[in-house]
Amino acid sequence: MTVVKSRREQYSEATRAALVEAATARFATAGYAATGLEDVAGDIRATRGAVYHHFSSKKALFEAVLDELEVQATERITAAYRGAPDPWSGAVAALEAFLDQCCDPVYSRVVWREGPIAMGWGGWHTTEQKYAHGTIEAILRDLQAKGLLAPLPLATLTEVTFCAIGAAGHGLAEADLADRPGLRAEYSAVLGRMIGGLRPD
Amino acid sequence: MTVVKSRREQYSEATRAALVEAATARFATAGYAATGLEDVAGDIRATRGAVYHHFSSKKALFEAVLDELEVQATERITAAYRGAPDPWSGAVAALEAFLDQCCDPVYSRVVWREGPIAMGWGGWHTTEQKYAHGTIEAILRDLQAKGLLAPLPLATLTEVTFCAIGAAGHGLAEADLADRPGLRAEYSAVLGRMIGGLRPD
DNA sequence: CTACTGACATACGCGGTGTATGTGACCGAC
DNA sequence: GTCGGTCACATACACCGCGTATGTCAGTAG
Repeated sequence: MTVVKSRREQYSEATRAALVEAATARFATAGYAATGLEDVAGDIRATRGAVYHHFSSKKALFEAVLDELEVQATERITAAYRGAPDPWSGAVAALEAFLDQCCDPVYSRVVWREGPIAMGWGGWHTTEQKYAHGTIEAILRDLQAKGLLAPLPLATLTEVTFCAIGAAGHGLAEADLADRPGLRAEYSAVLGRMIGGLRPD
Repeated sequence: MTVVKSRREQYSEATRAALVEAATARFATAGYAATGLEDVAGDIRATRGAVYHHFSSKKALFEAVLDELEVQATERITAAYRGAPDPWSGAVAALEAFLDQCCDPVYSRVVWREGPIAMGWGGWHTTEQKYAHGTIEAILRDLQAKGLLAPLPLATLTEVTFCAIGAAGHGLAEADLADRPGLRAEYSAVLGRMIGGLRPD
């Protein structure tokens, strides 16, 4: 199925990938606002022209970065969920996988800190529906269908859960690397208890 | 204690207040990024010079707007808490007061949507420590001291609760005005249940 | 070999922030 | 009351970063 690519296409793809990689690093360290496209292009010894050839805008470049990170993260988290014997322990496993993911400074910073700033809260939230938000909804729907969760409105339930879990994302994004393991355990305890409150009576 | 103000001081104060008011309206409708200082100044038939005389930067103007909104909101919410007979019903009352507050389109939009965008998540969060975040922490500390709350680490507990409650702020900020009462009830149910999960065993 | 397409580089316009400087109204001292 | 100083704003300008229009050259198809 893999189509043979011409040399030009290979070069082009490599350039695009390099831009995404460089942008990821910049956004994760300096942040979205403080990163100029000139910086990103300079990192791979190209110019802003190259950026605008591959991406329609600075925001589009950010979206590419975010997508890349979220696809990988979502894949891991859903794998954790599916690998568990029953839905409840699956939900716990997914939560743990998410918290692990948030200990990655690049993921936590780009997705949870810079995301809403770069794309606006609405745009970011829309994108998240495909990833974290969507994953949570699927899990909660599953639990509810099996009667393991109180019959609360799914959309609102998802929203609150998403933001509560996001607290961990933000919190771990801000913390020093050395403090993260300890913090992670705390978030796990608090979130576990809160989500436990959602079991049917 | 009220010092007599000279006419100039009165004028100046009125101008400043008018700027904050105009900025509040603009930020609440067009958003932070799409609002130019020229627009704000124009609304009160002044120029950007007036803005920069009273505020050191656009961000500083936003902070003034946010402070104004948060001071009023916090006052109402803490009043609701103190007016209740016992800490648990106080916490519930505070939550309800907060949800009411979030149904105000200006509050929800400026504080919860534009805040992190305008000031960066870190700066916004720092400011919030004085208001919503701080209020939550005080309430939780109170509950914990009285043994009404599981002995989880306070800072993390506050952080997660803050973000979970913030979900309502965001959700209501995005929703159509007509849908807000219904949504408000849903958030109340979900949050009530989650926070209920925090009671000691 | 030629004509064309696609991947970039270069150059420019434009909107918006922040800053430096100007101006006129008010205020206190004599 | 007038005069020097100060304060509240207006005006003008510099700068920075995004986006866009245009140019250039290597690679590719026929």
